Amino acid sequence: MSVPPSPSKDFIRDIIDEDLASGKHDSTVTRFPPEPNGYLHIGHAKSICLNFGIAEEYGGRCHLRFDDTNPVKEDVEYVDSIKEDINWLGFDWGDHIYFASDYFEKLHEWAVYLIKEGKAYVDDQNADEIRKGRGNLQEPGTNSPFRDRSVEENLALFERMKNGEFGNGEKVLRARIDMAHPNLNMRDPVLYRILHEEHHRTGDKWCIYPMYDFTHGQSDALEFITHSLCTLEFENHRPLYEWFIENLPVPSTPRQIEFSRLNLNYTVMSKRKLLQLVEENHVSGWDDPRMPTISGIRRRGYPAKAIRNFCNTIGITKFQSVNDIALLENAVREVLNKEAPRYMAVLNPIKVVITNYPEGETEILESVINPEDPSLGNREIPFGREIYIERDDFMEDPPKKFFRLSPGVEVRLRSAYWIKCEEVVKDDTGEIIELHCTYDPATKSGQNPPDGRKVKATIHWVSATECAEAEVRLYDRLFMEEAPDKGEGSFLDHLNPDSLETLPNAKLETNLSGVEAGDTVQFERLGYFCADKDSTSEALLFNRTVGLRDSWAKAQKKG
RNA sequence: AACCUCAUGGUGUAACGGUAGCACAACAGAUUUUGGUUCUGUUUGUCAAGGUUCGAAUCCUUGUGAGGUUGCCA
Repeated sequence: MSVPPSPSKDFIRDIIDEDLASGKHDSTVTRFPPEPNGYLHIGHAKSICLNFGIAEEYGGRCHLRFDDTNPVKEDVEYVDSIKEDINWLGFDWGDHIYFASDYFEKLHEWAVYLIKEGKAYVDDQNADEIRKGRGNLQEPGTNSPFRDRSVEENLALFERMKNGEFGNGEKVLRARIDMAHPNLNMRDPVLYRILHEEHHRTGDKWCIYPMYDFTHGQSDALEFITHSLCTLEFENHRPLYEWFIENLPVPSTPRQIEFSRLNLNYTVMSKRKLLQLVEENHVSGWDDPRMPTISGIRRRGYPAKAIRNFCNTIGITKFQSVNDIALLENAVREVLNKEAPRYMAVLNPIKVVITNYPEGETEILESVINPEDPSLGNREIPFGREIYIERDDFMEDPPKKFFRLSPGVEVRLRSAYWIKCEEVVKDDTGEIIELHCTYDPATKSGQNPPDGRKVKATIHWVSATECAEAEVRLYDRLFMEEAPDKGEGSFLDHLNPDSLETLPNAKLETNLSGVEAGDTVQFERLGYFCADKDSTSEALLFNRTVGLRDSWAKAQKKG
């Protein structure tokens, strides 16, 4: 068992420690600031675990704040799913849920303040002209011809913008900073743009909306956020973030700190690409179990605890790393091994007739629910003359290292008896349709035979007369390339055609019919499986969460 | 030859001028009614070159490589 996955110190927590020690702050307030324009994914989970995790560790608090400054893209539908996902991950914002749109009034007031200070002006240039005036990475920008309007004129114009007297894009409010600044974000950034658009919370109250840069830091300050943690792409925005904090009468001075976003191999994370997967039907939806979305992961059966453990193991740095998906899967197995009750299921059944077992007779055998937690006790499994075993567990002509059933060979049936294969029954095409075996009554439930015989393997089975039918979906990684969005061509070129395999004919231990949607269990020797939300008692449906470690499969691959 | 940032085994992450450690992966073995779990062991690393220092992954200089930035997106 690896170290307890409590988060280790990182450079951000070091900064917080210093700020607390120096008396700069006496408590810690963080925030998670999603834009309600899409579904959360595992990358957001990293940020959520960081921000809410710090709040828990330091006895501070973490605000949930929706960064809803662009009504064209945003919708309440996303607000709800984001809240659900955060809750599912196990975090609670208490009363501290906020919306940037709640600050529109204050933000407008501060825009007027900047105008009065001579630090903002209304620009009549269109988007194209502004772009040209900004210069580029090598050359400085040039001042807008409207840069030196009087305070009165700016005030009047901005008021008219707010009153809806202009069309979209006709005018913007810009900060008056420095058109030659080496950081492009400081070259008179746009503060407000005109958008005659209904906002999901403020309705038609506003037709001018503040930009991200003019909103985020001030929202932080209004909420007395101490440490505003964001990803690396905002690094270049920090001087502007600080400029607003310095030049506006804000009630507190938050500090922006950037860290590297989560990257996972064999997957894509950008909202745009995830949307494309959904819209072009490469997956069944946002919550397709192959998607790296929180809802997809949940449907796949990954426990929230495993996600949190994973996030605590990967660390927080400024280095743009790519994490191995194996680490995530390890976290999932670690939790599920401890928590998932065990059952038997046969995915590709082949019938076995135990010829020396009395016809018409059945008996009840016991098996442990979870060997990791014996206090859970046992379950009862019916056994009889006809059973199903896994097709993969029989080979007519086995290689040397194959320990399972083959002609003349004896194996143990888990929690039942030893059986020996006596006869292989085939149809006209040569397909094996049935195995005839004999069993040894002296080997019941783990007993060893008195003559000292040994058996090399234990295989799983299900009673053929008393079992449940189910469809089982086997998921594999969605992409075959480690970095699907690198290199030429579309990331879609690297889609794994075998990422979903459907097995319609699985046979389950009857105890499984009581499992509820969302429950994750272990199918012994196969892996962890989660009852899908569409599963009903009439039509059971299971998703494979993750397979067990399989050293046999690994050995085979090596040849 | 713009500005900002980053660089430690295969992957990720520690070490805050003083023995380069941990997790995952890989490999080998032990245990095991799951080829699971658990346990033990092994392999592999400070981007390069200079400098400061008794001592450098750590500080300084230069170079190399990678990423971000030219939305009225966030």
